[in-house]
Parts: sequence; structure tokens; C-alpha cells
Amino acid sequence: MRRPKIDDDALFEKLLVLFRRNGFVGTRLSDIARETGLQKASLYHRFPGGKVEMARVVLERAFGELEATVLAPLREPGEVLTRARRGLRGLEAFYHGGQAACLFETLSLGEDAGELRALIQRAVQACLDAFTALAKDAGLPSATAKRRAADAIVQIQGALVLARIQESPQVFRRLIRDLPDRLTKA
Amino acid sequence: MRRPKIDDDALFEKLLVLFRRNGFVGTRLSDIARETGLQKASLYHRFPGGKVEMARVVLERAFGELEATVLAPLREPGEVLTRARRGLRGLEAFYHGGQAACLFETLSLGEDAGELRALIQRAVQACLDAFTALAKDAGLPSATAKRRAADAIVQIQGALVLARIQESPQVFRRLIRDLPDRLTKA
DNA sequence: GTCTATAATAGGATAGAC
DNA sequence: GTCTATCCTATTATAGAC
Repeated sequence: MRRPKIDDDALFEKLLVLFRRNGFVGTRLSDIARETGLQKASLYHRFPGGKVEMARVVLERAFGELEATVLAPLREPGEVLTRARRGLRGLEAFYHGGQAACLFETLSLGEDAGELRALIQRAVQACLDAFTALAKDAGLPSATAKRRAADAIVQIQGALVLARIQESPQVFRRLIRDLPDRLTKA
Repeated sequence: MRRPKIDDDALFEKLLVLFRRNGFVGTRLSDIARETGLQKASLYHRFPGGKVEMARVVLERAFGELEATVLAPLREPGEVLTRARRGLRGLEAFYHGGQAACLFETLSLGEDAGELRALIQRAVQACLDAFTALAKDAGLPSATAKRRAADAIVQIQGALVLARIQESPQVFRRLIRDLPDRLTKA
């Protein structure tokens, strides 16, 4: 076989699901091999840096998707509430309606997070910036806008954690509904 | 040696720190042995059920501490805002001012969580109930009180996650300051 | 109650054939 | 690009002496 058994996109999806659900240590190469249908040696051919590189690639691609489906809509020109709604619809899809954990949360756990921490921090900061800019565009003073943005991230992360514990996405769905106003209204 | 090298309380504290920081899979028996000064065989003498039993005991004791230092103050008779402030002061201590992760979050990650999930759900539900009762005592209608309680849990969990990622407890401390009003005010 | 020693398994990672 | 086979280490867990 010269052709890949599984293409990069599908491979990325499998890795994303695993790292999201089980974190870094909790995701074993044997799991990845089983889910992708590749042997461990083949995985090392695709990711010479091993598990850490797999996690890094997943983080980078997830950040790219977040940028395209959530942050970009938030920054588009137009009416503030419309932008908020579009971005949050993207966010809802990004987290599978609250049924998927946040990669930034699960990969920030433990000491192994060291090599990935900078990447995670950058992604979270990008979210903070985008939300802040939106709240400013809504006419809120700078300090208030920053607080609203931080509140939004806090609530998103918290809702995802609670949804995981309760095994119900209800609290996350409600949040998505409420956030556009909470971010932009006086 | 017939006397324990380390007493139950100290042992519990060590386990708590490890499981909090690294989750279930991320906490290895070798870490526990190093931190407690006990050999692995001695750990198995204290916890015949192995790592799962250690995690269960930690969860139970942490729940007990939460009950005593946070939930009980919330339920005490007296002025609502005072009760809220006392409970939240307990909560701040419980999470070391935002520098320690939530055990219920870190142990709810991964498939290993199966055996511990019921315990975690019970603890979170107890928090929801206590916050709800407080909000009701503040005169809020039942449905509103429930929403406020869920919001509180969401914000606490989210702030802890964000604090971990940003390596700064700032967002958690601000939350503790704001929560008494957010829970009780019309 | 703790220890040393050891078993049994699973983990990440590599070599080299095809 | 994928595979089989293998290495080495770490991991959980147990046996039995003190």
C-alpha cells in the first residue's frame, strides 16, 4: 500500500474525539490504533513526534476550526447581535451541542500539558479577544467588554463540564441561547 | 512497624492533591508512593481495591469537606447574604483560592470515570440543591432559583478551568466576590 | 503496617521488510 | 505508507518476610 489507509482529515477527527474524551494521558496509542485502523508504527510514520505531536496537531487544527466557524463570524462587519448569534451557532456545532468536551480543557490537565500549554493559552486568548471586540462594538466600555468576554469563556467551559458530569447537554444549550444578549446588552 | 507511617488524614491530603492535579489515569501509583513515602504494597494494604478505591475515598472525603465548609454554612438559619458569603468563603478555601482544580471535574474525565460517576453526580447535585435553597430563601421563585444555582455551578467550574489554563486565579477570585449577589439579588 | 521482590500486563517507541 | 516483530520501560497488582 502506497496510498494512505486513512486521510489526514479523517485521522484528525479520530484523534480529536479521543483526546477530547480522555485527555492526553487517557488517550493511549492502542486506542488510536484501534480507532484509526492503523498500526502503531504507521502512526509514528505520520507523526514522528509521537503522542505529543498528535496532540499538538489536533490542537492546531481544532484552533483553526474554531477560528473559522466561531471567531471569524464574531468579527464580521454587521449588526452586533447577528454576529453574536452566528458565532455562537458555530460554537454550538464546535462542541456538538454540549455533548463533546473542550479539547483545551481536557488537554490542560496534568503535567504533560507543559508542551501544549502555550498553544492552549493562545487559543483561549484569541477567544477572549474576539468576544471583547464584539462587546466593545456593542457600545460597552472597554473594561466592561473584557469582563463580559471572560464571563462568556467561563460560562462556556463551566457548562461543558457540568454537561459532562450530568450526562446532559441541557445546561449548555440554554447558555448558547442566553449568551448573545449577555455579551452585548447594556 | 506496627504504627502507620502516615495517618489517614495526611494520606488523604496527598491523594487529593494528586488526583486533583492529574486526574485518574494521570495519577500513577508510583507518584502516590513517592508523595506518601509508602511503598506500593503498603498502599494496597490501606486500599485493597487499588487505585479506584483510592479515588473513591478521596471523592467521599472531599464531598464531606465540601458539605461541612460550604453547603452547611449555606443552609444555616440567618440572613441570606451572610450565609452566601460564608459558604463562598468556604468554597474559596476548598479550591485554594482558585489554584486547585475541582476533583469532580478532573475525575469525571475518561471512561474510567464509570465507577466514580455516580459519586460525582451526587456531589454536584448536593451543591445545586444547596444553592437553589439559598436562592429560594432570598425570595426568588423556584424556577429562577434553580437557574441561579445552575449558573453558579457553571461559573465556578468554568472559572477553575480558565484559572488553570491562564495559570492565574484572578478570574476565580472575582467570581467569588460576585457570586453572593448573583445568587440572591432580584 | 510496612517492606523487598516479583509477576503480569500495557505503555510508548523503533527497526526493517514489503 | 503500512505492516510484523520487537525493545524497553512503566504500570498495576500480588506474595510473603519482618
